[in-house]
Amino acid sequence: MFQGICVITARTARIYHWLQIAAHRARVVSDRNLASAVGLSTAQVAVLSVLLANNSASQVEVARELKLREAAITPMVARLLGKELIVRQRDESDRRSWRLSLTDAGKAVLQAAQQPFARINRIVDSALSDDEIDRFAFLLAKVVEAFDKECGAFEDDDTEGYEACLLA
Amino acid sequence: MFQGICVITARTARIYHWLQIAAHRARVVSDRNLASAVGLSTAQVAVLSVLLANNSASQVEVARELKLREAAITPMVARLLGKELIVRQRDESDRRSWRLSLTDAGKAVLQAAQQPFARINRIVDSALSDDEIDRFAFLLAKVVEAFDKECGAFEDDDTEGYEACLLA
DNA sequence: TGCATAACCTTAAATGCTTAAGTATCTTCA
DNA sequence: TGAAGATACTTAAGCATTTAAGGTTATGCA
Repeated sequence: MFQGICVITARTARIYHWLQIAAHRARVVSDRNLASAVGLSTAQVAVLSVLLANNSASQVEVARELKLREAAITPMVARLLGKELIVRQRDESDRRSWRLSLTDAGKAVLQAAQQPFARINRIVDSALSDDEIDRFAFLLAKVVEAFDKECGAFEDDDTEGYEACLLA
Repeated sequence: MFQGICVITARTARIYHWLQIAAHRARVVSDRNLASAVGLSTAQVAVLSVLLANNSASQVEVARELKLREAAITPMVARLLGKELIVRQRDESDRRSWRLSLTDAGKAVLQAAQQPFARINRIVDSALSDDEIDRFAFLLAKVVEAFDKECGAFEDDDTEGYEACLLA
């Protein structure tokens, strides 16, 4: 198979593959749980979580904490505004940027999202021992760091400022 | 922070978060490498890899091996047909399904993709020891299994039939 | 034989993300 | 002070993916 053109060890190959599969699975299951509980996606709830944690934030701040490009935030914000889970107003000290904050409905949604999140976490907790979870987190962080370093195109970082409760 | 509504341990929380970040990082770096080398996405090359490994395949088979929904394959196939990297013909023994196979250009692209893939794998290899890679793969598989079991909505499996060279 | 059911593919609508390029508003410093 | 550059956001185009629903073809069983 792959007559002679395969130079790569199967082991590392599997890493990329399984990393994608695991993340995809986790996201789909989380999305389904959240969709039925609160009618939102995991990504949307993640944005709400950032706003709860910071009280308010600009779009750049949200992007940095979720490690996304700013351009991804514009449509997210539009959707959350449409659902009236957040509000925004111009930052008077910098008229380029918006101050985003939660509405009461937004806070209520976050509350209601606790149960689905607990379920997701329970899946991980039941699959892995405490020790394995530690090691897993360590390995994931190492991989993230390696990719960040390799391709310097992720300017952001300063990761530890924000202590996400759930996933954001 | 999270005044009283946070019941979840920070540890498991971080797992979901880091899993998503790590997978996202890896995918973006891989996509960039492949885009500049062969003008394709990792997902597209993954489909080509499946066809190389199996000589030909139906869309369902591709979906199963990549653990995607069949509906995701239709537009992928359209793009690859458009680039003339694959061809398809009706399976005469089952007129519902297509037999997909690589063109010479498709095979050439896979060859040219070896170098970018080697680079991705080198990033992982340099970040993690052999032992850590083993453990990481083991933990990822455990997490995948846990999510599959929890939410039975991933019918597929029978994973070990296909030994992907790179990532598919 | 024929009908119900299942399997393969497609379509439609939605979401979420990327890059690349553009607009508007600061900031800096010569 | 005023132009060059940086920063915050938006827009456009494209890709990848999910559900949900539908068409066509096989299969199995009464």
